[in-house]
Amino acid sequence: MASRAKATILDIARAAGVSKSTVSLVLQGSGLIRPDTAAKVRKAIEDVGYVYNRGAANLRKAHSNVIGMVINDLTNPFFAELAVGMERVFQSAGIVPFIANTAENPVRQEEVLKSLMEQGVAGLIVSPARGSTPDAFRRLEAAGVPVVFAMRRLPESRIPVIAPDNHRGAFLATRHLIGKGHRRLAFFGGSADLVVYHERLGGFREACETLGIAPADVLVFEGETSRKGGIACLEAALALAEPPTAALCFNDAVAFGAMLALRKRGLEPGSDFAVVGFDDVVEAEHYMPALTSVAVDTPGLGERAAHVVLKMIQSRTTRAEDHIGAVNLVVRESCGPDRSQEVRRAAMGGVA
Amino acid sequence: MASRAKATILDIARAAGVSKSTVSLVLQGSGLIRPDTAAKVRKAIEDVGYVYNRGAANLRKAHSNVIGMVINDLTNPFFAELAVGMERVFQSAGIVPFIANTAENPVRQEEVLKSLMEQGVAGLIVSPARGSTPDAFRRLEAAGVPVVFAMRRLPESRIPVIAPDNHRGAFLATRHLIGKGHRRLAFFGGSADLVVYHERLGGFREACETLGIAPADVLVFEGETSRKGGIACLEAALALAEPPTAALCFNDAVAFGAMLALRKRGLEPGSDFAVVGFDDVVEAEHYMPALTSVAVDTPGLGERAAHVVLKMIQSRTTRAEDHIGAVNLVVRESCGPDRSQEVRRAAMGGVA
DNA sequence: GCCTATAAATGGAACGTTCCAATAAATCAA
DNA sequence: TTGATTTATTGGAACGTTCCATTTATAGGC
Repeated sequence: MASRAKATILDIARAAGVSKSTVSLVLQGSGLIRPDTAAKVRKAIEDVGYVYNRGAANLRKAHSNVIGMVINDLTNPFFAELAVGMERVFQSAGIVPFIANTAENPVRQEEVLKSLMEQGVAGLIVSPARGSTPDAFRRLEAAGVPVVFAMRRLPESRIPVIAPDNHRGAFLATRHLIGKGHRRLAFFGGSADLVVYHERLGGFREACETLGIAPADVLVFEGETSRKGGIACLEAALALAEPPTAALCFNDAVAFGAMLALRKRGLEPGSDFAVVGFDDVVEAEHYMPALTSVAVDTPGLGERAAHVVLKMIQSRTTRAEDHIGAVNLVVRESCGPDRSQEVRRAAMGGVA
Repeated sequence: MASRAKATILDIARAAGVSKSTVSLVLQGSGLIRPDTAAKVRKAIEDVGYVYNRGAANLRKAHSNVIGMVINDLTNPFFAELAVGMERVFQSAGIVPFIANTAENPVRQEEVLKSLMEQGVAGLIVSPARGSTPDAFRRLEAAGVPVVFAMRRLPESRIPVIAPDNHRGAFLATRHLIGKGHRRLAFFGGSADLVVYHERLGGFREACETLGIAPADVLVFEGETSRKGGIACLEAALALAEPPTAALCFNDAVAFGAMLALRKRGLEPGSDFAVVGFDDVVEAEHYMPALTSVAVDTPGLGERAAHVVLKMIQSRTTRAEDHIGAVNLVVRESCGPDRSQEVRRAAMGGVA
């Protein structure tokens, strides 16, 4: 109800006693119109309850100010943190980004991208769904829409990437475990269809190799990148005749799963089996025991991605430099028998 | 680069040797055109790399198929779960919803709503930011845009609400605590500017009253609805000369905070102090100890909200019935000294 | 006062679709 | 064959903006 025919620019022109062009100018904040005329127009807008039709405007302008964020898994707090970082910069640029979730499903991703294109997005930040191919983004490139990948990259794609230094992060974490005296190490979770997996696994392997772990003592367990996957990996590892004593996990969710499974078997994460996570989500420091993890500054990467896409839009290009973010290992309580070296962050700090 | 002038319906008409009207019909899947003509057109679309301009279409149609989900805090897994439920039904309806985050900020919410309206949304699901007034939604109503509130309601607004039975949930939880022998009870977190707060607190109070707790023994601590808030509430409570022995928390985040603070003081949640949460997010069962919480079927409520808004759009109305979802208490390990009655859900079940 | 320069406001065409009314083509009845 | 009916296709006028080229008002200089 009350759905009277929507007011247009013409209605408010009539109400204010000016021409539609004048109204349009006012709407765009042009300095060309006299302040009192502008005021008159603005009042009419208010009175009539006019709402701007961006679709009509874009028809003429061919440059919308819509930016889309395509996220592969919104329920993973890690990606929610990423989204929050991006929003921060978009908000201060006065633009409202639209978030869409692909739920790690390439088919859904295709739908989402199509819909966003039809909507005429000016630019896109995408954390691609697992198993998506460069093909899915061909269309975007053809249309000249600026796209940046966040956190994940695709094999052989020319789209710029904003991601942490996965290789180095994994290397640091592994070196730490070895430094604690562990000699038989596992890598938990992830699967080969993710480029990130190879990067992290690569860092793990390099550390093992250069620091003198025998090839037979480096164990790799693929699995889901979730708590569930972590549980499964741990079970598999402990079923071995000669189980590992420490694990680097693909991400924090996997690490949480592994710790859970340890507890269920009556083992204490940290002293009985060392666990290191990756990403350092806010829960990591609140877990029991607090999780040692590779911090990647997720919101910071989100901000960076937002800046890059903004700049790409502005300079009408579809290319940009990759950005590899610095990482650092945050040592807490979940690894190594040596409990004297605990590092604690203030318990109040983690509520974003 | 490659940003050649975008192909329009006319270009593909030319390429296929038909009229633009025919192309339009094909695009809409009209059965009026001969199958071989349609095929010809579709091929041209593919060849040219045409992308549909929904803005232009909406100009004519005045009925977009865009639905917006306005969420007050995306980093709270609870709301992410809600969003996931909604997405499920939208996906099967073939529509891509756009999510926008207000970060619990009424000003940002205003921007978001404005932007969504300008985009010509067909309908909206909103979990309003704390402290937002019905005024913020007046404009939507005037424009005849169907809106439903999810999880939260506004005082004196005629917009339909999909929410759990907060009063009953709080009542059940409180009764459980009293049944465990607790005689001095606290309510932790939340603040009076949230209708939900009054509902939950109301249930708590009613249970205390009808089950014979002396008014002097019911303690209320307002606070942030986050882990941080829970920590603060617990500190305040234990600072009392005669502290409570159990607390019902506004939500699970507050409960996690409270448990954290207990641990930090060397107290064991469950045996030394009983804690009950609200919402039953997936982490609740994975916490140490597993959190007793009021389950509200968040994704289910999301689905329901999506269905309602879809029906409203279809029947061109802006009114609908409220829906109050059933709740039930999931008893785990975080409350009462009686540890023999643990209820455990399968550890594998929680990964959405 | 007149001419010029500047400032402010305006009409009209275009943007890419949809949809109605109209035409063209195919089918059928006689 | 012709006319009537059905089936496919099409031109043209909208939809609500923007922006260019104009027009009109205002001010300055002499």
